[in-house]
Amino acid sequence: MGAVNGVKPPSERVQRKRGKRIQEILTAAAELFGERGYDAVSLEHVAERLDVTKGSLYYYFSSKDELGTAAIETLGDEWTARLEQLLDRTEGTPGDRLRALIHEHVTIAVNDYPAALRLFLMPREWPSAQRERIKELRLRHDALFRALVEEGLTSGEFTVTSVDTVLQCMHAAMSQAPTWCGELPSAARGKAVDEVADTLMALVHIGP
Amino acid sequence: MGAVNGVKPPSERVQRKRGKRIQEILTAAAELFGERGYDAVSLEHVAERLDVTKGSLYYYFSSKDELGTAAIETLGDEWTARLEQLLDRTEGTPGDRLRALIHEHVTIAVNDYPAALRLFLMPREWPSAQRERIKELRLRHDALFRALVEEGLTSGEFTVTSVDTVLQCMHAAMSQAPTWCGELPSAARGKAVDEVADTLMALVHIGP
DNA sequence: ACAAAATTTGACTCTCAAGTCAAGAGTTGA
DNA sequence: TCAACTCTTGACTTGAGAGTCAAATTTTGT
Repeated sequence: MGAVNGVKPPSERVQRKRGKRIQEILTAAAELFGERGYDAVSLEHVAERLDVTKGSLYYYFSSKDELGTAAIETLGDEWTARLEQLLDRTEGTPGDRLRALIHEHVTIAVNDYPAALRLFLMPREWPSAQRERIKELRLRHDALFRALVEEGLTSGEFTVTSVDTVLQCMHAAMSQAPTWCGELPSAARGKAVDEVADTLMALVHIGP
Repeated sequence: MGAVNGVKPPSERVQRKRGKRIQEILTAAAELFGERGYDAVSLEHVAERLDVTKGSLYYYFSSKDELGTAAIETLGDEWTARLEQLLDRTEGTPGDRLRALIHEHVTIAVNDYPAALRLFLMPREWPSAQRERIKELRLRHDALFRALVEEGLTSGEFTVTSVDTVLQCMHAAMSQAPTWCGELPSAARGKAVDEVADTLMALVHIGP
């Protein structure tokens, strides 16, 4: 126990600095992955956006997959946070709130992370360790929707065959939205997003 | 006009043979692409499945993208044909038939082409010529669903906010289904597919 | 049987991106 | 100031997969 560890840990300040740097990298990577998808983004791209060279990234992350999962986690956190904020400022019945949540989710997907589909819904084979983290991430994200759906079921406002299935379908449609809303002129986009929200509310048997 | 063409065309039999060979290649390629996705399949894989070498494929197709789009077209044809057959043997209201169609589509996706999502729904940048063909393909496929939905609307059985949006959402969910139904033990799979069909029928405001 | 045409081969080039690493530049703390 | 540590660089290796092509093999028509 009392054995002296041969290496001394870096000072706290240095560690904080390192943490910050890592966050910068993760943010840049998350943006790129969200815009273009994991496979389409090379580490050189990420490095370029940060004005450094690829080698630096390997000083912080031991592989692209490791950077990838960590970045996706950052992206997921950011996304979930925005949805939570929305819920905080939205009043009303479960139906009202679910509609708002769907609307916000699609808006984020369309505007900021059009390639999110490829990140979260894909059967891509990650190294198993990192698979777990991504799964958790999706669960946390899912939980927001699930909670509302269950609330609406309890209150009798909603009707569903299977909560799981409804959530899967909802997610699939929402994540897919960028590929058809993205092409629209921005004038039509708002309307398209509204229609998606209205349409998906039908999954819990609420009509517009 | 009467100018003699310097090259003689191959005999009809030879041409038929060539056509057959091309179909063999396209079928093998379509299967692989449907199973694993375009990017994950190399021409060596395709060649291997056919017990030839990559070079042969270039004798028939000038690039991977060309083979790719042609193969996807084959896959789409096959898929559409199966759906049409199903409709031929299914009687009932538009609601009954739409449910059957959804069920069949998901079944095909789950069993045969789990990676179809990556082929049809992806914003991947194909060379523009080939983009058009893929778009047409989707339209034809879409038309089956659209016709039924419109029939149901006319008869007053269905209600929707936007036909387009309903169809997009439906497709997104159906194509996504393999990623969550695929993992299930085959016993549970049938039930899962049923639930997807029931759930998606809600999009046209028909409950189970 | 045989020449011409169709097909297949396998070795080749090219490119791109992942990953490595020794050497250099910048920072820290005594 | 200076030694130790942290970070960055850029040149390097490696591997995979697209695409090329002359030569070999097989098929065809006469």
